[in-house]
Amino acid sequence: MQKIAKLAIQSNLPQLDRLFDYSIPEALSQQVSIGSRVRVMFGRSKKPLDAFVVELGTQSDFTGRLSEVLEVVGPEKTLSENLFKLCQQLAERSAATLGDVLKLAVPSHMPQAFSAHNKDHNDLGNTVLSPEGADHSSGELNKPGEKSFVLAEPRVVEVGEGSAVHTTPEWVSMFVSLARANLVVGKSTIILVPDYREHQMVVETLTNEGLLGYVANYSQEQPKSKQYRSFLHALDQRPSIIVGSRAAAFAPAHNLGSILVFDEADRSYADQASPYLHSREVVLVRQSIEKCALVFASHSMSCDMKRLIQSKFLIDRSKQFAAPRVSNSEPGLRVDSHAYSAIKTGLELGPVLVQVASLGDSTAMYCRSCDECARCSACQGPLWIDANGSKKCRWCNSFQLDYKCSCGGTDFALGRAGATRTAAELGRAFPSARVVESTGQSRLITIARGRTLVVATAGAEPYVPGGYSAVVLLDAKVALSRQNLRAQEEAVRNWSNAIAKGASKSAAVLVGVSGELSQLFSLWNHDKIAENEYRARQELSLVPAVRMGSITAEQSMLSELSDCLAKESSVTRIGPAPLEMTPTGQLWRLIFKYPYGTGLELAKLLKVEVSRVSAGRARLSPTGRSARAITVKMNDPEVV
DNA sequence: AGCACGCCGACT
DNA sequence: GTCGGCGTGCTC
Repeated sequence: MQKIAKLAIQSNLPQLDRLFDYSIPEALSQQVSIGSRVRVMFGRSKKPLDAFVVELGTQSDFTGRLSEVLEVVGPEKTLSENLFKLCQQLAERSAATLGDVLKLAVPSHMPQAFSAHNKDHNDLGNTVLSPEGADHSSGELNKPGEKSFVLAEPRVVEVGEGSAVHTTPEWVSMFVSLARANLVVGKSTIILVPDYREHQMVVETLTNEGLLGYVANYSQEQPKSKQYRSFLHALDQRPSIIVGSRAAAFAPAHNLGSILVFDEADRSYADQASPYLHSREVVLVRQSIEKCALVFASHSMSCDMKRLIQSKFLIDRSKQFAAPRVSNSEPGLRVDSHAYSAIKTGLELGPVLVQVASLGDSTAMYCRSCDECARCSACQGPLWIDANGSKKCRWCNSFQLDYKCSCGGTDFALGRAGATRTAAELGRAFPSARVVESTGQSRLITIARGRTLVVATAGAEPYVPGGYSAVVLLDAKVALSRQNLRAQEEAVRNWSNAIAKGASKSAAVLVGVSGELSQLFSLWNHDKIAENEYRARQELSLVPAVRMGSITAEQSMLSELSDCLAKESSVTRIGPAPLEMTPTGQLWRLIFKYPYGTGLELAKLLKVEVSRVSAGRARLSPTGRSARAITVKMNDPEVV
């Protein structure tokens, strides 16, 4: 009897977002199973296409002539049932195609990497170790089905033995001991980290604990072939520890015990490409499918975490610990006496961290004769002075070296100092210290101990073995007053992460903030800070109290979709408002609000309507490449 | 997306 | 007569 395979074609076209039947030739019948990746001829295309076997059978509803599966590529089972389910559910709730999500979950096949892995794997054979000395103190967190939030302790601990001893943040050692406990019972662990630096620390600690053999490195900062090999490593039928960023949330872990996520509110967890998924959402859906444990650990509590805790979806399992010493200094001078003396005493003991709000020399320029803000001649963006002292536009990045004010003035006053000028000023104030600068563009990963003053923008603070002896948060007021709904949440997160890089007995100073927030922050009462913030969001009916998504398209298509959303009583529409200009015309964006409960239904509706409205119409992106005519984000972090 | 099919205008 | 424009439609 003829064998039939139902295939999910790897394509992001909505017209092709369904299963296609292919016949399996006799010669391949042994190799083809559910989850195999196969290559097939599709449509009139001359090149074969990748597809996944989703179902097997002997019957087909298709009346035409079936094509044949050409070959099986990679392991016999590349896509497990659970991962297929995950991709399907994510596609459904984000109004995306299955192909879009599959692209995220499964790296493309590379023959050389595949055969290299098979060779290696055979050599490894029985080298699977049996780990000892597991720490069972965190048993609750690792229990199947448990979903927890943990406020990570802002201190470093010593791990390892003998010459391998080193200091690491407390959350790293917690994650490593959870992973070890999983290994003991033959289970895998997925560890999500926001950034290369955290990735490195986790892998280093795992190495020192003798667990490197289990690590599948899911870092995106390595060649595609390495990524594919990590995927194959995770796919092996033995427990592993998967460490990485967004993509690791899809890793095909064998017998998944727990998913551990550090600092879930970091921007790097939000995917910029379709279907615009956030790792938080991916792991929540994955947990519901795999029934594994899930732990979110962060140094502050985001509104999203607060919401999940309040709705009893997560349990707050934060441990009691001594709060770090944080003092406030009232608004006034930028570097006041309080901050000054903290830096001074700190430097006696070791390196000191100073967090600033912006990079470069100066955040803005003002004409000395007419007090006008200097603006770019091309796009009207504000001018600033970068780390090399050049006048540049903040928006379009063009150089404005011989900029003249409209009044003819050529003499400019500088606005608030950025990292470069702060470093220069502090260098003068503390001549015996080595002053280094770390910003998003030129980032230091770690620095050695010593009398070093590190001036860093938020998120770019290097780690120091043993921690900083003092942490000073300048420009706190600026971070708070950003024109963004998440300004406070983000500011508190950045301050907390900086303070967490301090040594256990370090002093921290928050400069220029007063009132309830600064009180709660010095008490390290993150629960209350998050509660206040979440209540405010509920009152204003903003995320994450409700969901907010966006649709971007040309005006005529957008108004059609807007009319369609108007029929949904649970949806509130905002806009549409014009967005940037493209070579093909003006783009508009509609924002829509909806309650969590209606998300799935709404996504289904939008998917149908979008493919109807956009049928046959493509748009050119600003770079001239063809792009989607309509972009739907079911949960858009940018809109607020 | 590709790619072919198809039904009108300009050319050897 | 036929070469080629890109509108329309399909892909197991």
